[in-house]
Amino acid sequence: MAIKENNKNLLLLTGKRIKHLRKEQGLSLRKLAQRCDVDFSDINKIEKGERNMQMTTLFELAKGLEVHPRDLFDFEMERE
Amino acid sequence: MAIKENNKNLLLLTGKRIKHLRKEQGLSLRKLAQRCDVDFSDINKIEKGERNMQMTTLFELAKGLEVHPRDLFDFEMERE
DNA sequence: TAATATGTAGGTTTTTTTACCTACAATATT
DNA sequence: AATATTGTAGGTAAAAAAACCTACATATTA
Repeated sequence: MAIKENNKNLLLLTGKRIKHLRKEQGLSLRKLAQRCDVDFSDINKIEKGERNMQMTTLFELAKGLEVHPRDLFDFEMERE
Repeated sequence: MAIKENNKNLLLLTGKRIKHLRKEQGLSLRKLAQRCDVDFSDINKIEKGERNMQMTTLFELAKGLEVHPRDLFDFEMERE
């Protein structure tokens, strides 16, 4: 199924949150990639909301950023 | 790559959380499935931690349960 | 200036999820 | 007692992510 517009937006919000946390720690894509089992080029796509990652990938990123998975969803949602 | 033990545990915790929220609202698997674009038999597997779902599936479930995605991660993590 | 690091983008093969369907035993409802 | 609902489990084809790799233009650093 094609990704719904609403979900695309959520992927983007999540990606931005990940990028924010990464920058906050002064990590480059390659540095973060070393900390978690996700390739740097894939993290890039995730941050841009271009990838519909699986749960384990999300968990790996949370681990690399040393945050609770829920912290990756710390954004407000628009009414629908 | 095979799913790491640590991530399996997180999938299980997330699944239990989803089941809790569903039961709280007195929804059956089939009722929840009607509210979000996820098949009831797949929700069953997700709740049991047997499925490494994608982000959009998570978002659909959050929509069906009428909660913020972060609420699906409302559990404590063990030290590692 | 030369070397290094960075974000970005495109591609490939293998593995996995998705999106169904079906069936069944146990429980609840009529 | 008969019917409907529920959780569970197994299987399928098609679509997608995973797990890499390479290249390049632009900073940044030595």
